[in-house]
Amino acid sequence: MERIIELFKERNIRVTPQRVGVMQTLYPSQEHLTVEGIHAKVKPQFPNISLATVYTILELFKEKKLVREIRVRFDRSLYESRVDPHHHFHCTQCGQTYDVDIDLCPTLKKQRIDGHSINDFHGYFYGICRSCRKEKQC
Amino acid sequence: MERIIELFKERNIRVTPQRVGVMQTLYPSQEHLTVEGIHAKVKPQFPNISLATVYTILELFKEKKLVREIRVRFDRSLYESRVDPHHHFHCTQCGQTYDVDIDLCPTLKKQRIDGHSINDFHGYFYGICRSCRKEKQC
DNA sequence: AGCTTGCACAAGAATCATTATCATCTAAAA
DNA sequence: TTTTAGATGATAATGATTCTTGTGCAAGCT
Ligand SMILES: [Mn+2]
Ligand SMILES: [Mn+2]
Ligand SMILES: [Zn+2]
Ligand SMILES: [Zn+2]
Repeated sequence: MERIIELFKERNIRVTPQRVGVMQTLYPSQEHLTVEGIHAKVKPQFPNISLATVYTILELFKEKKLVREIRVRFDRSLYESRVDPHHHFHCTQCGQTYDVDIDLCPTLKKQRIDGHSINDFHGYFYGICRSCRKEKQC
Repeated sequence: MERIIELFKERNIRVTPQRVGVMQTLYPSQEHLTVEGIHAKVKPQFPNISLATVYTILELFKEKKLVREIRVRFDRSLYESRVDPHHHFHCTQCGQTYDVDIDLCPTLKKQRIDGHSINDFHGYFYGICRSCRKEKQC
């Protein structure tokens, strides 16, 4: 709570209860949430909060580098508060998304590929997660 | 044309003019096209072809591994006929998408990461493409 | 304290990519 | 040629995301 207000002030984000509420659903957890999911999580605290407001707030947070939008799923975006570079694994069975903290070595160090200048790189892995694999073995 | 019919027969895909038309927009070029783009390209040959038909055909081709759907852009899918593993660079200035034929070495060889079993991996690079960079220098 | 101005928010409408429905048509097997 | 499962086109529906607008609050000024 204190930390969140601090983060806002550092970035000149006006502190409002809704913004704090949205940030609390993502920070400091490592969850990857849909907009619907975030909305559902703040609903108890703000019964009237609009879905459009959640979208607007997330857009602001994205610009201010407080959250990251990932598109590991084809159908909708996920949001997370981890903004340091890392990759993602998406289980095609249960739909769960996991962080992948691997250094995909040769590429990240380069600034250029085929003459294109790289600002960002994101690796998406797809497969069956460890939890789903365990269930199968029974 | 002959090659395309051959590809269809190999995979038990019923040969229809519309399917051949859609495949011709992607094969053997290396383009990355939106559904709208594919629809526009086949329109002259099939003035009545429905956008829904293009979606249906692409879905079939995807299942049969004739095309690949990529989601390097957040707003819509792109389709290509290159189905061998490779990655993509997306220019955030002009929106163009390029192939990236780099082996992201350590990860692809592994079958597992953190206990998850990997079936697929895709790297997305974002930045300014060589063509846009040239324009800036003037 | 009252006034002004600019955001922030909620509610709902609008947009736009993608899917689903369904009646009609057709490729290809017999 | 006949038959029939499957393909197509027209259209509606869905669902995520964005836009619009009226209201309300908050900080700065008089
Ligand atoms: Mn993550
Ligand atoms: Mn490609
Ligand atoms: Zn799983
Ligand atoms: Zn470019």
